[in-house]
This record gives sequence, C-alpha cells and structure tokens, in this order.
Amino acid sequence: MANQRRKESVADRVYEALKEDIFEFRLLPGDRFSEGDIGTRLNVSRTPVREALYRLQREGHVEVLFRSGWQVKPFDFQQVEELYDLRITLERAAVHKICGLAEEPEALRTLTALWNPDHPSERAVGSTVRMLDESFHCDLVAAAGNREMTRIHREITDRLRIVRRLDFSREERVDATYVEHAAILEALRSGMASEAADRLTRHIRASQKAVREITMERIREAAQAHRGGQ
Amino acid sequence: MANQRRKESVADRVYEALKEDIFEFRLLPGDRFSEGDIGTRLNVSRTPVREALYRLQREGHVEVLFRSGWQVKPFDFQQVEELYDLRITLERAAVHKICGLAEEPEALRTLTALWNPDHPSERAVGSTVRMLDESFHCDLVAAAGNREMTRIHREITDRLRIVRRLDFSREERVDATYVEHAAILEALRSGMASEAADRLTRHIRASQKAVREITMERIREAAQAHRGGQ
DNA sequence: GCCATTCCTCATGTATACAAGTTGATTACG
DNA sequence: CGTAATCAACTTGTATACATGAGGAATGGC
Repeated sequence: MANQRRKESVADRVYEALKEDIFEFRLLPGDRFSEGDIGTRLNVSRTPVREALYRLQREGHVEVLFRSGWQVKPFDFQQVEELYDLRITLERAAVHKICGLAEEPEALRTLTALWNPDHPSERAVGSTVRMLDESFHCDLVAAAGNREMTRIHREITDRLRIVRRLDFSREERVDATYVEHAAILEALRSGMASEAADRLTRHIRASQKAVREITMERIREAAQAHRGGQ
Repeated sequence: MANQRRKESVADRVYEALKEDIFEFRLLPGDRFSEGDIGTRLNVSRTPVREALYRLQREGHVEVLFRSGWQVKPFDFQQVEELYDLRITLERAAVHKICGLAEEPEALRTLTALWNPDHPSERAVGSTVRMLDESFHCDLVAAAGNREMTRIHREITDRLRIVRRLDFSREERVDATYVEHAAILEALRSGMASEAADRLTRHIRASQKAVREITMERIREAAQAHRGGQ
C-alpha cells in the first residue's frame, strides 16, 4: 500500500508559502511575478512552483497570463459579496439539515462549551479568535454530515480568509462573535431551525458589513507600505 | 496585453481526453494507470499529463498514490447522494434569489420557450436531452446572478454527469423532464418561490432515484464489456 | 515448503533543457 | 520630434533527465 502520510512535498511548501504571502499582503492584488522569481526566492525549481501556482489558480487566488507571467488576482468586491452569499446559503442549509437529524451531533455540545460568553476569561483575542470563528462555521457545516458541502464551504472559507481577518481587528466584533455564536447554538439545540438560520444569517451579514467597511482602506494602507518599503 | 484566446494547449487536450475516457467508461472506477502510460498513448510528455491529472484530481475524478500510480476514483455512492443534496441546496437557493429580483431575468423567457411540453415535435431525444437538462439547471442557477454559486454548481454538474447520463436512458424520464421543467418555470415566473423550489426538489429527487436504480447495474455491465474486450 | 531479505523495476517528484510567444525598449526612418 | 519596425530579454509551455521511494519477484536461510 502506498504511504499516504508522506512527508510534505516541495510543492506543498511552495503552495503554503505563496498562500501566506498573499494572505499577509506581501503579494498584493494585482502584483505580477514569474515562476522563476518564486523558484529563485525559495530555492526550488520551476516544477513545484508551477504545481503550487496551478492550485492557487484553481482556488481563485492568482491567474496566469499566457507567456507573460502571473498576477495575484485583483480584488473583486462583487466576488467577495457573492462568496458571502454562497456561504450563507450553505450554512443555512446546514442548520436545517442538523435540525432534521435523528440525534444531536456530538459537535454541537463541544461548540456550546467553547462559545460560552459567560466565561470571558477563556476568551481568545484577535488573531486566534479569527481561527476559532472559522472553526465554528466549518464545524457547524460539518455537523450536517454532507462531506461535499463541507468541502465546498471549506474552499469558500479559504478564499474569504483574506478579508475575514479584517473583521476581528475591531474589539466590538470579537465580543459580538461570542454572543452571536452562543445564540445560534441555543436556537439550534432547541430545534428551532428557522430561528437559528436567521440568527446565523444576521451574524454573517454583520461580519460581511464590517469587512466591507475596512477592506478598501486596509488594502490601500498595505499598498503604500509595500511601495514605501521597496 | 496577453492573448487570452490562445490555441488549446496540449495539457487541455490531455485533460479532455482523460475526462472523456472516464465518462465513457473506457477508464473504470478503480482502474490504475501511470503518467507514462497516458503520455505514450497520447504521444505527449509527462508534463502536460501531470497537469491534466492534477486538474482531474482537484475535480474528484482521479487520485494519486504516492509513487505508485494513479487510479480512477472508486465509485462512491454516498458521495453521489451528497452531491445531489448539495445541488438541491444550491438550486433551491437560486430559485429564491430569482423570485427576489427586481425584474424577471431574460433567461427565464428563453427557458420557458425551450421547455414547452405542448410542442412534442421539437423534443430532443436521449443523449441531447441530457445536455439540455444540464443547461436548464445551470441556466437557472446562472439567472440568480451569483457567479460563484454558478461556478460551484457547474462543478457539481460536471461530477454528476457520469451518473446523470444514465437517467435519460429511460423514455419516461425524458417525458417527465419536459413536464417538470415547465411546471417549475411556471411557478417561478408567477413569483411562487416556495412552490417552485419544492417542484424543483421533487424533480431532482426523481432523477436521483432513477439514477440510483440504474447505476450499479450499468457499471457492472461496463466492467464486463471492458474486461471481455481486453 | 515457508518466510525473511535483497534487489531490480517502475512509479512519481523534482530539476533542467529547449521551444515558442510576449513585451518593451531601441533604433531607423519619415 | 514622432512613429513604426526590429530585436533582445524574459515569460510560460513542453520535453527530458535525474532522484527517491514503493512493490514485487527472486533468492537464500531455516
């Protein structure tokens, strides 16, 4: 049998590195670069670089210009809105599926314990709460039991990460996240599907609104810092 | 400016060829093969073959076994069920979105004309009605105006094509398709979102049921013919 | 006869070489 | 001086060569 737990390949490393570059705004939307650049910088050949880039292309982060280099996909506000819409569609469907299950998934108990707003001492801050929030939504969808839906939702989460990180730069959204998550879980565990779905929708819309307000400004800041540092 | 309308690359050709091999059951679920095999058969080097295979992998049609070849992904009945479920989720959401639009999309009129069951002379048969049915559902989702949702739905359609083709091997499903599509459009154009969504759900479930009943048998047939011909 | 070990073959992963097209500066010309 | 043609540098696309691990057949020990 083939060893599926093989050590991380060079292509994987390049993929992760590039993804981080994009998410950390070291590579800005619109920036152009070549396979050779990346290969030289990371001390690898073009082959694994190409593989990583094609993966990123499929995920919508970069695009190739025929024989003319690559570029980080320019920021598309409408696309972000559409991804949020799709996310809401999937998570609402997940909530309804969960309420239709014969028995409550184990995951719900775990989440309820984690997102108890009465224990502020256990609260995480900023950067970690962002990851926890991601987990919350992914776990919720996963609890519905449809692996394909989970996979697609995960993909959307990845693509939205670049903007969602802006959400938790404001303290009020961190607090709100705890309250809202708890409220969603409460409705969900009471079997109130529509109520849970509506609370979930409002929660995501609030995050979406916060992100929308900050995004443009942040990108401009990063662009200035980037060009100033060159 | 880069020429985006470049001629089809070798990798594209290989991709299409392999996809067809899989859909036409020339490559059966579980079949194993190597990059070298494909390259030799199609007279190309391993590089474009690898690119094509990675695309097919991302789409869920094949999987790589570390240093041990590739195989057509074994048929996963649960996955098919999950993909159908996801499809229903997306199309229901699309229907609700369409009814919430300020004005009726142009596409709806086009579809209504095409799927008029009172004009049996214009009906297509078997293989073409399959493509038309695909278009119907894709166009419906596209009419909702969310490009990301359209893209994901398209992806699911691609992955279900291998089984949906079995649906239209029975005449009664061809007839039913016309009637059901017309009914869905009627409700949709009357603004009856829930009614349209329910009819759509029943329509897809019927197709799903028909497919479920035929799939296993057909795969067994194809396997026998395949091995007999070797 | 059976099991463990060795080794040879072949698989993918990675690096490099070559082909073909794009781009932009430079140069020649009006 | 402006504009068009030219060309050199650079890009991706493809082919090939090499590295490394997986798997099975052959072999040797018992």
